[in-house]
Amino acid sequence: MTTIYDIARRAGVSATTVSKVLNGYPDVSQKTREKVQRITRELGYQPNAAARGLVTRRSMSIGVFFQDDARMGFRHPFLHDIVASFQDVVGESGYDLLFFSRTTPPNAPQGFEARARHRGVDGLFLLGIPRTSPGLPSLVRSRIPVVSVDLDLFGPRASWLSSDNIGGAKLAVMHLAAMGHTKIGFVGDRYGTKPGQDRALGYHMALQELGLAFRSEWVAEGDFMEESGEEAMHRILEAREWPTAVFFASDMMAIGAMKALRERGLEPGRDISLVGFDDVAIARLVTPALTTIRQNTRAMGEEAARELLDLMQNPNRPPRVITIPVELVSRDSVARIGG
Amino acid sequence: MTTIYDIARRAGVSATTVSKVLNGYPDVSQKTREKVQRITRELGYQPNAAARGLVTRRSMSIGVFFQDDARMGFRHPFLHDIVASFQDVVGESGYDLLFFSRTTPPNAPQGFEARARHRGVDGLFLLGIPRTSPGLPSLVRSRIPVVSVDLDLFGPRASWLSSDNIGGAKLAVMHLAAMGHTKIGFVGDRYGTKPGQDRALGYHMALQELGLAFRSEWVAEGDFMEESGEEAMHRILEAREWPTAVFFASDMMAIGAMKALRERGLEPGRDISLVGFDDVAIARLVTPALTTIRQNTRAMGEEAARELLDLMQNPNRPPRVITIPVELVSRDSVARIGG
DNA sequence: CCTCGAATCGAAAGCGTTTTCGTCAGTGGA
DNA sequence: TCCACTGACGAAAACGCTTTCGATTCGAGG
Repeated sequence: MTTIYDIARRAGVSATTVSKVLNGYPDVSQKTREKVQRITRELGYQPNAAARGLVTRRSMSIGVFFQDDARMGFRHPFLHDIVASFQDVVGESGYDLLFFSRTTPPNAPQGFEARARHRGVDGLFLLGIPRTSPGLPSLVRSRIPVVSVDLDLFGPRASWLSSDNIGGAKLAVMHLAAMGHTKIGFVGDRYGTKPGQDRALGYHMALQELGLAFRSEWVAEGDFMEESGEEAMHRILEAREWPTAVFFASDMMAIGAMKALRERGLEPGRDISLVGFDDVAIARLVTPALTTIRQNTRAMGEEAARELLDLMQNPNRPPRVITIPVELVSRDSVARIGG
Repeated sequence: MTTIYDIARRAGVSATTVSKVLNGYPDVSQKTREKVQRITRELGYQPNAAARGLVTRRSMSIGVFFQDDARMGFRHPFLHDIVASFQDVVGESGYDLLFFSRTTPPNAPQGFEARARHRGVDGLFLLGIPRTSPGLPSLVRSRIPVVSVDLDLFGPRASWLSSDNIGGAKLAVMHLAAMGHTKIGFVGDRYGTKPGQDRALGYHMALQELGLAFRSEWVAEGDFMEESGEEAMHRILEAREWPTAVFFASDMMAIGAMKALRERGLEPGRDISLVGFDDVAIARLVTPALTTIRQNTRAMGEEAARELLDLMQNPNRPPRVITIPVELVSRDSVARIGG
């Protein structure tokens, strides 16, 4: 490995001067600057990030805790899209992403904070982390800048971000109402995630605003995945009177529900209308193509990145909670009924 | 931040001794060992990875170059699954994953090798990287241990791994033949990826072994994505005589082809049989459920991880090329015909 | 000719570890 | 009593870089 000393020797200057050239300090003459740059290039020199990090106390890397257990299922690609656009933004500022492994050796540091400190990451990005994770309280109390998605974090340097879940849920219900539906069911989330709660809240608010009846037989809970949507639909169909439409807190549950309907000889999108949430890639490929609330994953990743960069740069900037707008994507799974 | 000197002072020993305790050296008495360990715990000490990396010349991190351009489309989750199981294995050995950003600031190091050196990663994992990437030749010539998937790499410390694409393609064709098909088309890959080439090869070999006719009107090319499958199918349907079955180099192209068939009033899986490749999550959800060749993503990730760990540990171990078995998943998109 | 400021450079300390090698006390054997 | 050896520990160098601050030179202004 070539070091700045190698360059210094070849250029007939001190290592200090080389370092100054490499870091754009002004107190270097044009001539030596160019000479050092030339030699740097010739030698294919790469600065050693560890050495630099040791003295600057910055690693130019952002730690990512990404949990995509089975439970997440098809949210999988959803979170990956967010990370991708997040990375595109922070990459432009020179950051790479350090993904912490879920598995660790027995003696290794444990917990968000300890692992972040160990690696010396400059900031943290959290996705798919359950609200009940044990390491969370101590993390948010620390001075490490952190941004999370779909996880409500409260600490001096912890911002969080999610889609407008309440607004999205209202949008879904409003759309159904506009299509003539008055009996509208809901399949929510059994784990008490923040988005799940908000979507349930939006559902209730919309019903209230519209003056529509709330019937507990028409609501059920799942885990965001296909099978649970199927079960939930079956449960709702046990009610004496059926809803004419059901809003699901995730696309995959809506898709599972389609299967349940067909098993009962019902045609999804005609006999019972369905609206999902997320707009996963398959939503437009299933039959009938699923009407859903699209989350803007690109905007989420980019906003999260900008927020974290800002948090890292200004030690005293207070954290924020960021909401990303959603939009209704109308396809074939909602029938117009009545008048 | 607490350092080993803080611990040393509190324990009344030298930093050397603390370091020895932390690294399990034998020449420390039981008494001082326990004392140091206790204080380490009390102070919530975390070793500084940069400082340690500086002297040990190891970072305990593995660099990942992951390219998932639009072209990859639905292979997306496929590659992510591989990374996930890869990470689970290397995580147990204490490694975290450093994902290099696609975007970089203008003055930053460029190319696989330079960026790997800069970060001091202990090894490299490559996914979704095109064979024509400019940095590849210099990378494989370097002494950096690297493992890639679906990319044929040749260098002193470069192993690569892929599914048994040839065998899988043969499997698909054999299955069709067993179901009575003799007129079998193929939709391959236009970009000359290694897997695409191998699947084409397997297709040809199987035809030959079975003594079936090869008709160039029955083969077309796409880019692994849905739309291209649709177009390819249309092109094949322009032949005067139609094949009774088509084998696609990816599930998504097969799914696109379903749309093409329906546009012509044909029923996929009955009028024309389809076999895909990959077994992406949607394959079982489309109608008709897609018969396909399943790639074992878990095995791919785990094998890749073991190979890389081994390569990193033994500087003189020659590289390998690893093939992961595939399996046929028979669903509803292949009709039995003839006798 | 003297002084002063600007421009340019380098010495040295420091970042937090690991690791080599030496020191020293104690122990057992001759 | 002496010697060799073992066990326990620490001094110091090294890893590759950044940054402060002082030194030196040079030209301009007085």
